[in-house]
Amino acid sequence: MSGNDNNSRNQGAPTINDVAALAGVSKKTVSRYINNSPLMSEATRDKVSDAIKRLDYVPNPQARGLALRRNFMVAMLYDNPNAQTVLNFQKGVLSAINDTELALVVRPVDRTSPKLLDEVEAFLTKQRPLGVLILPPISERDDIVKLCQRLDIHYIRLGSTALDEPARCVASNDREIVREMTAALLARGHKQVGFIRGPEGFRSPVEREAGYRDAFEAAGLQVDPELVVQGNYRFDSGYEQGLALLGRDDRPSVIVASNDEMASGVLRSAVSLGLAVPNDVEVVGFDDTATASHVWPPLTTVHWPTQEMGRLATTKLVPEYLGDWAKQIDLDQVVVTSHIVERASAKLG
Amino acid sequence: MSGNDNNSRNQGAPTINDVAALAGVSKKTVSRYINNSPLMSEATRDKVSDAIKRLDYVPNPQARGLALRRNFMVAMLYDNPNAQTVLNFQKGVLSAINDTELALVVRPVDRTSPKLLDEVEAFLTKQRPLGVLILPPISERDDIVKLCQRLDIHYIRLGSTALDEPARCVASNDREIVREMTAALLARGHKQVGFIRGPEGFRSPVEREAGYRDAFEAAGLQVDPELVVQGNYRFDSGYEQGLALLGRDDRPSVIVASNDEMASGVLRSAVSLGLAVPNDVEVVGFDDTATASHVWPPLTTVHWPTQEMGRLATTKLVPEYLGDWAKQIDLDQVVVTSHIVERASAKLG
DNA sequence: CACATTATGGTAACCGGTGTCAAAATTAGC
DNA sequence: GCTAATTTTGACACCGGTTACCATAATGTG
Repeated sequence: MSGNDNNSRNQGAPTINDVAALAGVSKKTVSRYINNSPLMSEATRDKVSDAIKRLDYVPNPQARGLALRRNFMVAMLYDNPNAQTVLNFQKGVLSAINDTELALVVRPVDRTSPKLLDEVEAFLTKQRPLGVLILPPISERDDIVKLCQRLDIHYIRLGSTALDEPARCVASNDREIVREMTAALLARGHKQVGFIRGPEGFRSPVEREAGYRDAFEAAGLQVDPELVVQGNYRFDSGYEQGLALLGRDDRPSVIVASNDEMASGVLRSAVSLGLAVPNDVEVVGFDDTATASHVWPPLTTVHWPTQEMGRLATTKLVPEYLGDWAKQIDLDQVVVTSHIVERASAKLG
Repeated sequence: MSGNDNNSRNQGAPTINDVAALAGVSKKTVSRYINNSPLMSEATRDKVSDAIKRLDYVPNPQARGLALRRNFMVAMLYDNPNAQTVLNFQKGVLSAINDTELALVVRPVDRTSPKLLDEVEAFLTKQRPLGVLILPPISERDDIVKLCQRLDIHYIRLGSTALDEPARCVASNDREIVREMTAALLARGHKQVGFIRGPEGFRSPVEREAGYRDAFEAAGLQVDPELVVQGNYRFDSGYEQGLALLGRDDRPSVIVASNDEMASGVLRSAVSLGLAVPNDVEVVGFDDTATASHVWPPLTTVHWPTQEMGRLATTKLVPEYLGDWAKQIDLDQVVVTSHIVERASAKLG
């Protein structure tokens, strides 16, 4: 046939021209097949399909992207709060774009860098991804979101509460679930319930604290302001505040930490003070990262549904590129619900 | 000028044509500037540079990639052993490709999936990255490497020991450093040194165990086979084997675990048995992940230089795309050296 | 000052796909 | 059986860059 000798060099992957030549049709027809256009006859469809199989042809996403003025990548922007959490979000994202032509490009940033915004802009203008998933806590930064809007790049903000209009965000129900957990503790008769906040300047600590306060209000009780202390989500702050709270004469009978790392710090502080968990004091955390089950005693905590959030966020970001399953998803759903995991560090039931 | 009315639509980013028009030169000249070709006069260089600045022009990597038959992405292939570790490797990679036109695409895989090889092939043929960084432990799989070779895709294997020719791999000195640590323990007079292996079928556990045995041999001592037990790198196995080892009448005075997770498990088993660390028994780990400093007592461990490995691997993979610093790096260097971190769980000095 | 050489810039074709639109092939209508 | 309506297909220009090759301007030489 005339097709074969037309193949310039057979080094490199076969192109649409090779397929067209082998199938005896024009490249446009092959293109139609790739984009499964309905306007082709069964006969040609088969011819093309055959040629593609014979050549192991895979369309070049760069060329497609250029022609369609699109870049088949989804970007994930994050500041590194916790490796486990980031990877869980990532896992959710990947579960969604698996079996698609999309690639996941990761871009960690440093929240404290003064050039942060410039770096993000450079990244976005260079890569021009289909969209950006902005992970907490930087999802709260309006300057980054404004930047996306200015650059006309799709984005989804993930967070502990709705950070944007429903189509543009995914949230967990932190406030609600902390309220529930605290309520359970109060219901078990705890009078002194300590609380360790997360760092200032972010929403998730605010939400979690609000949940704690909600429970007190619902029970008609007063929060003792001395038992609410400030941490920064890191282990050390949990340790220090644990020492402070548990060193009091009227020490709390249970401490609610805003995340597992701080809860682990509290556990260690209990050891330092010679207190046994959960007998002398109970501890609960938040996140349900691997740490939660690896400390002693394993933490009663809230399972933060990061993976599900990553998946839903991706579905909202690029539904048209995903499999058929994506069509079943309600894109107006914002909240992914957490659940409580009871382990040895505190009794809730 | 004739340049301006030529701008079809100014929606979308400016293109090389816009720059050429504004600078009053041909697009070829702009292209020369971008690829900083030496054959242009200072005058034109300035004109072009000016126009680029005025338009905020950023070359389109897709178009460049298409013309150059290249895809400006680096892929990272990994099976998820430990989130912290993966993210550390990732961080090293990103530190290298920062400020370049390269993007990092991540692709986790499931070691146990029977379709693993097909999935990887689909990924590589679709994305056609510049190269792949293969993280441990799947870096040990020859079938994946063969696949890369067949597809003619550059790769670098990272691991606990050299897994390939020097230009194609980066390694840490696990054996050496475990030997060193074990030797230090023996030197302090420990007679019963327990060892918990990692899972079978991988190199890193073998290397680490070899280091343990090397130390005994160097000291002219016999390894007690009963004190060498099998774990699987996960917390639970550390706990179980810790119970077994520490439950013996002649229990070891120190336990060397092949990673921090298992070492944490051992710590917990000590708690269960009412033994104090480091007074009744000492424990050392390997990896120096966040866990190591968050358990009680914090672990004496080996800092596994994952970040440095990621950076070096990237430098070897795509030196020509990196900054000038990359030219100073010795691309034949294979080993990145670890170091010991002494914390409270065991004394070495 | 004419001519050979070098520096510089422009033109056209191409990378591997896409959209537009008109031509060819099929089907339908009478 | 022939024309009209409808499908199916292909030619061509284009996406935003690249290289190969050629044309021109600037410089050096006899």
